Amino acid sequence: MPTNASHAAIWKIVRTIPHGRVASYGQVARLAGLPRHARMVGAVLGLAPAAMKLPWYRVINSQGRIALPPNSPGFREQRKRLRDEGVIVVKGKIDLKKFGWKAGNDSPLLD
DNA sequence: CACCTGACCACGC
DNA sequence: TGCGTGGCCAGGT
Repeated sequence: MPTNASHAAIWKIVRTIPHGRVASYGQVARLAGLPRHARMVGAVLGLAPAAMKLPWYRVINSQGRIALPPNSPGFREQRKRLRDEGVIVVKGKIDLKKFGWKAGNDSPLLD
């Protein structure tokens, strides 16, 4: 079942995102070997069983913004979890220069 | 098989 | 900084 294989590949990459860092849907898709499948990443994260304890909240869009609707339960949870890891979130936005996973961020301070 | 949806993305203004 | 637009693609109906 190829669908499941994709899910596994995506989850595997997400598990790899370092503590205190964030990656975009498109980035995760590419690293998972699934170029142009950013949308699928979002859908797949929602399917992940809670027991898996996947750091889904470390995945945001290419503009450094939380993709969930502002003020929605999911949005607030993602924001809280990120802040608990030291990620600065202002109006649902995050500075990718500082917290983006292997992006233009020079300071590997946290990992 | 056609059509719609969406936790996306790049580009233009 | 903030929309609109077109493109993308798996899934569901």
